[in-house]
Amino acid sequence: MPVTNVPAAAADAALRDVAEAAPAFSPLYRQIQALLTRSLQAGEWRPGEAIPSEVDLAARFKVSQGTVRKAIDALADDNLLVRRQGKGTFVATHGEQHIQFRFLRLTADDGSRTGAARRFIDCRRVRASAEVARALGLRSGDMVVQVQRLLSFRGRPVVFDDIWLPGGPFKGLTAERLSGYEGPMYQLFEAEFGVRMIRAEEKIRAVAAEAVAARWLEVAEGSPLLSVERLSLSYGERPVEWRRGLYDTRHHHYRNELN
Amino acid sequence: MPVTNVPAAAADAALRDVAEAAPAFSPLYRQIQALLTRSLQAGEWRPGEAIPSEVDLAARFKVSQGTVRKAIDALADDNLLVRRQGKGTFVATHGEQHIQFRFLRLTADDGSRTGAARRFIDCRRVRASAEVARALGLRSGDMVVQVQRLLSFRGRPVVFDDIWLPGGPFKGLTAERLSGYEGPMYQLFEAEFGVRMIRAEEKIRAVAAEAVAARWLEVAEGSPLLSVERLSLSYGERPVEWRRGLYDTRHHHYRNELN
DNA sequence: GAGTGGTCTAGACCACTGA
DNA sequence: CAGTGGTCTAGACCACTCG
Repeated sequence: MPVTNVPAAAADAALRDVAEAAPAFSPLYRQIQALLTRSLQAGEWRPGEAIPSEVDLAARFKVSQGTVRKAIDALADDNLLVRRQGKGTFVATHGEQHIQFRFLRLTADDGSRTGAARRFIDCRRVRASAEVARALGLRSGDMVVQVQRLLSFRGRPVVFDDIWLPGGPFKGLTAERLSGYEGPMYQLFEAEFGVRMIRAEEKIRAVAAEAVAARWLEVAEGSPLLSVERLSLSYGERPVEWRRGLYDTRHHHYRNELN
Repeated sequence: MPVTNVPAAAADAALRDVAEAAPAFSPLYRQIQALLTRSLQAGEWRPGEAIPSEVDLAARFKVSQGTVRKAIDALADDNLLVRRQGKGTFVATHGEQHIQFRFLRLTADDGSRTGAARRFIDCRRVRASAEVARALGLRSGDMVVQVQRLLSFRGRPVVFDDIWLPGGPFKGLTAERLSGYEGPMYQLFEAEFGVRMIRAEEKIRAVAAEAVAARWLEVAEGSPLLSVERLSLSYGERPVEWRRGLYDTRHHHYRNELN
């Protein structure tokens, strides 16, 4: 669909003509937002790079700067882009500090959020169980990468994560590459595998510690643990990660804001 | 501070002259946003009522409609106002359906979110413990209203809430008024006590059920329960509610979105 | 049809960054 | 200094609601 704007009535008629009834009409800045999203998804600009200036984009799309601006505003609100006055607009990265804790909501009871020590326990290719396959939109038995890891704060284990990733996009992921990487895991994913996590949905429960988790977290079997299931989605709502984290919340808590 | 816009350098100088150094400079639309917020807080327009049109407000503040628009956009993003095309802009209410579940993140595992049955167990005026006083910004021993209630889904108790409210604003709150009210509790608060919850912060943990909660939730003592502590804030970040909810998460979960 | 919010434009000027 | 994003304006027209 070209970037054009016509009165809704005319647009409706045109759309009916091509038998495309669903969206009916969307404002110019939405169309441009969609085009920019597609460019991001296609990797036209790498994470951390600057996209063209508002003036350039306005010229490219043949609209006013204000319209481009509104499209970029929307993408910045969605954390896909980051604006920096005087410098430009950049493709967001999972390496930036201010989004470091966007996905890890764990906080110490004293408020400190010191960096966690990571330890990768396991990383192997397995066949997806029915549950994992359903979550990731795969078929039972498809290859997935299973990662197990432990997060520790001040020397004490606090989080035991069980992570499943679709085998296709994550071909070549090994424990060595995970352990050898300095930054956040999601940064490795976007830099090395071209998979960017856009948003996630979490389901949180209280459960009793089973034997394996109890051993890793050094708690008694049956102790209450926070179970955090996460489904991470990439562009176009494509599921690209499913994980279950077990948190020892005796000295930490999951922080949430209701706005 | 009047609604005026001057170059930043001049504004800085003016502000220094009156020894007000903190904010230094804020754009016009921020100033208007602040003025509108103050009007909302003062109750110039009641919840559910329409505020003046953009054109009227532009005339009142002597700015362009676009500037008023940006201020209203920000307030709508914060859920303080609701825009309705063709009708006007309205003061947001806790009675509206689409924000019914903004504060209750509990969802049944099958996805259904049928309305809960409420049962008010207790409502009495007590003296604030040190913990409650600290959370609400009161002094130990100040009067607070303590409410205990049970939420049930399909006849099964799922949530046991312990709620503390500052005694001043909530003078006259009784179990009868709570039980007799049809809509959401927060709607009662805003309609009858002029206290509107703007946002909240939650701390989530897994805990073992103690005797009292175990009895109300009909689970075994020691069972894992989700502990959800909530501090609700009104205009100007003023704390107006502190509660601890204990959730039985065997068939329900706390749903969260990371964006 | 009058009145509301929603989109789009064109242009001016300001604030910030970095060469 | 040039180039970027950020603010503000004035005006046009569209979409929606309701009498």
